[in-house]
Amino acid sequence: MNPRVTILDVAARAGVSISSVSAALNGRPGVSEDTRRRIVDVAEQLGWVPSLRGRSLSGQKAYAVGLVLERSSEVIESDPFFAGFIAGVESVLERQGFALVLQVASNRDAAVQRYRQLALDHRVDGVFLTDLSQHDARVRLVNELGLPAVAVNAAQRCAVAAVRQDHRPGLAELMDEVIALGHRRIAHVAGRRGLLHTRQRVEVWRSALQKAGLEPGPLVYGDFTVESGSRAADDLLAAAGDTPTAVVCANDLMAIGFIARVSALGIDVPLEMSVTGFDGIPLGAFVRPALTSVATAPRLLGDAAASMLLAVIQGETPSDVTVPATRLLRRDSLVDVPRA
Amino acid sequence: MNPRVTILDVAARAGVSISSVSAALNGRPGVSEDTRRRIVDVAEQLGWVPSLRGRSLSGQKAYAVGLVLERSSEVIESDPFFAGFIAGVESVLERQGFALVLQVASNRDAAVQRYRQLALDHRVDGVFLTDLSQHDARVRLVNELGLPAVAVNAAQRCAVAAVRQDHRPGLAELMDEVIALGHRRIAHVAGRRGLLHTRQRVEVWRSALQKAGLEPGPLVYGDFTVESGSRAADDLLAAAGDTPTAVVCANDLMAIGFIARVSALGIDVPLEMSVTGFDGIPLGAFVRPALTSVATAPRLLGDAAASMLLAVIQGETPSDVTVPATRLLRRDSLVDVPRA
DNA sequence: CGGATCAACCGAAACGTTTTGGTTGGCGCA
DNA sequence: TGCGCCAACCAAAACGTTTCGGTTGATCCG
Repeated sequence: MNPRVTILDVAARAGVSISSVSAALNGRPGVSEDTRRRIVDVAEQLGWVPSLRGRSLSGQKAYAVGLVLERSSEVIESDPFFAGFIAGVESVLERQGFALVLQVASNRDAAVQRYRQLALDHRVDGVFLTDLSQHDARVRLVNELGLPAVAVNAAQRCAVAAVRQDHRPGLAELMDEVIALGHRRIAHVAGRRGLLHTRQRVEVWRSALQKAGLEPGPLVYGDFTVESGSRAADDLLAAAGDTPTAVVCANDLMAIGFIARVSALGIDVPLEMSVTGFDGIPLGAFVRPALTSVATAPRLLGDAAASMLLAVIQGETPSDVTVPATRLLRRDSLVDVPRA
Repeated sequence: MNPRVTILDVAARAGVSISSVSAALNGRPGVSEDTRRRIVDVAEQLGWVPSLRGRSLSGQKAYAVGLVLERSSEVIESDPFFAGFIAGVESVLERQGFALVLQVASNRDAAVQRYRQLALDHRVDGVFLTDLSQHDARVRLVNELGLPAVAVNAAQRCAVAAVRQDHRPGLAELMDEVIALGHRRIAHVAGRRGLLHTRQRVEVWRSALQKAGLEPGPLVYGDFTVESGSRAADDLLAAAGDTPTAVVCANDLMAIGFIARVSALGIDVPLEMSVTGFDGIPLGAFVRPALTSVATAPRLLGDAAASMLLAVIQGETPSDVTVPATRLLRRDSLVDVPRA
């Protein structure tokens, strides 16, 4: 690699000062149209690209944003959300010359620590916060540090800008369908306890039942993994009272785990028990029975989140955004109530 | 945020020059033990953290490495490899104060472009190259630029340092098992054409058959997606000749798609046809029939790749590494050959 | 005692931008 | 003509490190 061509080279070659070059290439005023064109030409000819490092040091910006994946690596492996989300984020960042710094943490404390480190190093100009729980330590952290942040899918308003996909209409629609099919004992396999996310879905489930004048069915908690779905099946069947005829799971993975377990115990899905998922993972169409679920669009969410974060970084205070709603995927795992 | 505490503050407070502070904190010689301790104390007391930006500009290093995911976002969503790989990479980088810059590209050309941009910006000190194909443009790119790189799971030696997980023994073991169960017509659903990865598996499949004195069965190509597995089923059944009794797929997703399709066509898996996968994704245990597969350990691979890349960045030229072999997962989708 | 050697330390340059606070010279206007 | 104004441009500082080349003063040796 030959020695880097710097702004000085461009300035010398164009016969102007470096300040003019800087102004010209950043579209700032103070350069005549003639000179600007000449400078741009020379820069192009010399193949000059502004040094990110010089620029960062001078401008106090990192030109990067951070995302900490807080998942056990096993959950990440099958989680359909992040890949799409990241793809969306990336497509926006790229256009602005920003990069995405990704970190992985296995638990909440570790994640907070990673965010702190990112901020401390000034490695990023802003961060995404996912899986917000109540009184989240990260919200305080970013506020203390004045670090631009965007909350992704936080269920309720919090002290940072937020972008969300409203899962409630989708789940409500699903619940209506389940009820319309004649089910009366409808259980819920919820996500990790304490996540706003989780609470919200529980509420939709409960209020749909209430609206229909039904008793709230059994409620068990999992943690979004396939295994926890299996465990939930055991918990549910062990619980006192009548076995539910329909089970609404908070995500597809748990639904798959649930179905595997009850099938192994000799219960036929969907003939004896309907089971639904949530997320609409591609695989859902290929398990048997094909999973009735609700499609989400993580990519759109990533798109919106990135645009918003860049806005926050530029000092704006955008209002919260809700991206287009989710869509019901009618497949085979939900049928009408079995005739007793 | 109060004005940043810099190396000058530390130097002033400790009554030394900034060069001594720098030397002291980086463990370079030229400072007495007494002074070093005093400097460290002061730094800690003042809460000084070296500025990544200053350091980057001065040291010509970015303290970051890059990874470009080259997948359609739909494939990424269900690909079990990257999450584990990234977790492994991250755990190593973190300890060294490095960060991972992640980008997403939907095709090969876009990916090359992203790598070029990363290098041009000097945004990273090195990159990972995954899914190497023959005469890969990226290999030339990194060599031209002198950009440190590590090839991940490249099937054959190439001009950059490589870390790999040898899938051959695992697949060979699986093939032996299939043959031992009495199958004689054994098909292969391969991955994307042209990937070294793909070729290698085809070869293992072919040579195992040859060793056993069997005709090579039908071979169809997919692209690692669930859908392509389904299509492969159609292709395979449409092909002339006897229907195979066992089908060895190059990954779990295609196996799942394959099973779904042939089941829909009324063929019972595994009673009428055995199907195997590769990767050992967690979900594999929860589909029906539970998928016989070969477990890989992407996390270990990430670990090794990151260590190696850091070594290359430091100017070493490490020799290639092969991480521990894969493990056969005996489950339900492979049984002995059906009695005709 | 005089010089060489060495550890400890320091000052200044270098990295490549952006930005601030000038300094020009041309022009309009009274 | 003299004044003020403005566009165009420039020099220098600032960002926060690392590193290079010196300068001390003490120690060692003949």
